[in-house]
Amino acid sequence: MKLNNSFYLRNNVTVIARQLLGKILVANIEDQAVSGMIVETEAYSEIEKGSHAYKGKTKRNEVMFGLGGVAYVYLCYGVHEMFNIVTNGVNKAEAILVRALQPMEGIDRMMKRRQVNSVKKITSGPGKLTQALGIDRNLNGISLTSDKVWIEDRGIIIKSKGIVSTPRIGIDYAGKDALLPWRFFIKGNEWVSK
DNA sequence: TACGTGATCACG
DNA sequence: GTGATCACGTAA
Repeated sequence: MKLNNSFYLRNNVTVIARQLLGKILVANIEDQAVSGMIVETEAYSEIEKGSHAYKGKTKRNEVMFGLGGVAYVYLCYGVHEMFNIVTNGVNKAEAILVRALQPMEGIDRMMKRRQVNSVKKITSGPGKLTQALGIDRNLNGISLTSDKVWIEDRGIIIKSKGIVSTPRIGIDYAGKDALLPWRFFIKGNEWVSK
């Protein structure tokens, strides 16, 4: 079943980032739903330097400062769309970057969008999965209870022992906050980014 | 290991 | 207005 706002509005971004593992991200952008199981996430909060929200509200990050339960989508390195899930209440700027999925429905469609012939390459990274799902900045701020993008609980349980946490990727500029173990992934899953 | 790519932000 | 920087992916 589709997760509702009470899941996203809680005040603990790292707990939510762990709980998202094993949930199903579904996108229905061009009249065909495609989906994948979330296997890798990263938590970001305004209290640490790794986050876009650290220096306060700007045009780009303003949805992080709004109510949780919406998407934060931005362009990275001029090329890649990044999909994040905003959590917590108004003016508690937190978000979770979805870094990798295990493909479920619509694999043909996702391979076509990605223009690759290996299923391993379609959603095994944050820029890849948005391309596979058809997600871009037009969806910035969209509700995750909408009929375009949402997250489902299909009863898959990931035990605490099956979760690995490490420092986050690509945020060396954050100084000691780059060491926070706020990246989470399903141990041994083949689609975790490298 | 290098670099494309363009929005964004902190300057002025 | 301008320039440095960037929550990546790919080829090499």
